[in-house]
Amino acid sequence: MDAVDRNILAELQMNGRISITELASRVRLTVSPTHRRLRELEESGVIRGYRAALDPEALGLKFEALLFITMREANHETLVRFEEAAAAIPNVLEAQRLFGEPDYLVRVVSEDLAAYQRLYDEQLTRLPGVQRVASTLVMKHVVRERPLPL
Amino acid sequence: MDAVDRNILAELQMNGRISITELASRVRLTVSPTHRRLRELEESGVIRGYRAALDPEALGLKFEALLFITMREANHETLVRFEEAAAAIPNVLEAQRLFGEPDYLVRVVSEDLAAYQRLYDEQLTRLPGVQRVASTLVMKHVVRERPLPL
DNA sequence: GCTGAAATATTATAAGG
DNA sequence: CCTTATAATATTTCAGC
Repeated sequence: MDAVDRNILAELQMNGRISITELASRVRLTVSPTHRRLRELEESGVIRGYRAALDPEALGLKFEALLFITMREANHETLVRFEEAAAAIPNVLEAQRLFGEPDYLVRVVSEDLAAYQRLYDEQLTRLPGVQRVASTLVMKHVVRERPLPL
Repeated sequence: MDAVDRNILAELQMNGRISITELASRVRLTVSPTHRRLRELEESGVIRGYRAALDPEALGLKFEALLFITMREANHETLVRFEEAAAAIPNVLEAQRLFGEPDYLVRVVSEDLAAYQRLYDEQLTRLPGVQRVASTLVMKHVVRERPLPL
């Protein structure tokens, strides 16, 4: 992992679909070493994959909410059950276990308010082991999909 | 935006760097219409771009924290100043303005506890307009980088 | 809107310093 | 660890249905 590798990673965080030819010219190297470096970054796991970044609004997903979840108990089985149930809901884009309270932060998207209400009543508030759900809507993305600092 | 387009989007959310040839075979179409559809999805803005997904741990970024920020005032100028200052910190990966309290959720990464402490004392707590910062560490990612539900 | 095909460009590998 | 060279693939465009 030298400066060239970091350069490659920076380019691919901005545009993950440029050709190796283009990538090579941006990092000022010929194609073969660029290719070799890229394979090594992929195989070592530094690059976990490539994702198309979609626009949720353009797909009709206009509602984004955050849920702050406090669990009734914090034993292993309760947490595993909750995590599996949360992961099974497609609208759940992200979920993290936190230190302290609340126990979890969960991010969800939905089409509109009506869809969110249904999701909330029928699925989110019924997740197993939950004591309390506090939720808030996202008004605006101030910083989004920022590349990792290298 | 028909079923084939949604299929294309689903594939590219999983692997954003597959060739059009491979993509075409996965969506059971020949190359040229796949190519045309992809271009249209890109040009219409449904696909905002492609990103390499990096492993923060592999890059030595082992600390991830969430900051819940309450502002002293909520007038336009105060908020703009805060948002620009937050966006200028490379460790800030994500920031959102919320309805209600707190006003902002900010996600940051850093190398380790010492680096986080410095970041917190020297930059995060000094963001302009802030009344209160509550922060918590991320223990574990339960759901990460989930594709959007199509 | 799709198919098939042709010209151009890229990828992946190997030989050699 | 790089450069150059080469064969195999892929991209991009277009004529025709």
